[in-house]
Amino acid sequence: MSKVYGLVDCNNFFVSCERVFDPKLRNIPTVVLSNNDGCIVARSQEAKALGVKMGEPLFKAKDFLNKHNAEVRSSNYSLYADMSRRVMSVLEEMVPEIEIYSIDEAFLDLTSLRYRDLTMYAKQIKDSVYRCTGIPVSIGVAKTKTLAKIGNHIAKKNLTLNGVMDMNIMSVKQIDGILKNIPVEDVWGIGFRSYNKLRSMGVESAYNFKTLNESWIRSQMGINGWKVQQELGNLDCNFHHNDIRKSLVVSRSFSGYIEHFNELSGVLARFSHSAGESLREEGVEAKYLSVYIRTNYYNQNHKQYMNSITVELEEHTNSSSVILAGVLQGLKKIYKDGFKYRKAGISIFDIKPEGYQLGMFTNARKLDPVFEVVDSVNRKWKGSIKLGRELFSQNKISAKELVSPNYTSSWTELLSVH
DNA sequence: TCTGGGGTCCTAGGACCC
DNA sequence: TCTGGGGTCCTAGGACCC
Repeated sequence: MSKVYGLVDCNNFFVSCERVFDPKLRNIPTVVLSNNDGCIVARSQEAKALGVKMGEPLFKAKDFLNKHNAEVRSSNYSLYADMSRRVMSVLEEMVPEIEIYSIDEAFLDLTSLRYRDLTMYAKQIKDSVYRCTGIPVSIGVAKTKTLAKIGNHIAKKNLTLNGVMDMNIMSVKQIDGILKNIPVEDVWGIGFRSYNKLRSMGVESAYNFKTLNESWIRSQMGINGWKVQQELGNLDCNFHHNDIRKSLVVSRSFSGYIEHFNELSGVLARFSHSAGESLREEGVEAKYLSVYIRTNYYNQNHKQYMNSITVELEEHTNSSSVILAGVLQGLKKIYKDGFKYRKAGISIFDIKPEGYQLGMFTNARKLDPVFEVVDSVNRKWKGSIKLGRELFSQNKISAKELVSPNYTSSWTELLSVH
């Protein structure tokens, strides 16, 4: 039996979160910045209309934004994560199964509700999310995820649709009519490289792509290109399905340069602590990690160096200090004096549920009482307990000047009403 | 040393996504 | 001067084996 998917996507999510708590941003062009206030990563509709580009560095856009009286905010990820949880829990209440795809997107499995008027029901879902969280969303409904994404795209652009586009009730002919008006580069899964190839062959619309020779696609764009084509033809490949997490990355650019081992190790200690925290929160542990460091590749005058290394830990763990020990072991091997380091990161993989590999001589789940305490204290008073080495980091990460308060996740920053 | 096909495993890098 | 961070999956090619 064929499935029916809904794709819920929050409109301009980070900006919408800021607007929930600061209504004066409504109707004003607003952008949200990346870490270190480097790039623009979210734009309100008004900012998009002005031509502000995704990923544009702030220093290039600053004058333009000032001229148009745009509002600028640093990113506040704990606020966005919290708002995301609220949106997802509303969805969970209204649909038997949801698959969270990213911080601002989720697939709904609407198969068991297919005898209802799904256009109507999707509108109810949209309204409930807005009523309960203040976040506007759009919903695309279709028999494949790729088409649901296209439906979502149309629902966002065409205001007369009231935020919902239902392609499940359409015939193949009607769908083809729509695909003829979708530029091929707007199709989910067709990126920059493929687009260049396709354009040079005269493929311009999603419909052109759908009718392209299958074996050419298979050889030039691999299995995923083929799946995109199938899904445009209403054949479900359950594409973009992700179940449990396979890796975890913590990385940052610095607000200045780091030129000494100790300071770099301090930054990596902060990353190790944060990675351990995430693993413990999710009840998982990992056995491998890799460390990487790099200089600033935008600055041609600096000597360039980058390197990374993978380290195997003795056993699966989620202890921040064991992770840090592994990270330092790796860092010692790749660190070189005489460079201006700009960015570093760690990634953790081979992730398994906690206690998955109980040693032959252990008969209970390993608990690290130290980190249980550390976590519970830090949940209340954010960042108050650190690993010793974190003190070497000298605040070279996360320089945020324009950040909004943690309205929902910190008792001291609750919204006050006068 | 050459001849030759066939298989697995691993890794780096490519491509794409939000 | 100032240029994000966090993910997944696939593929080609090398190393090694029979």
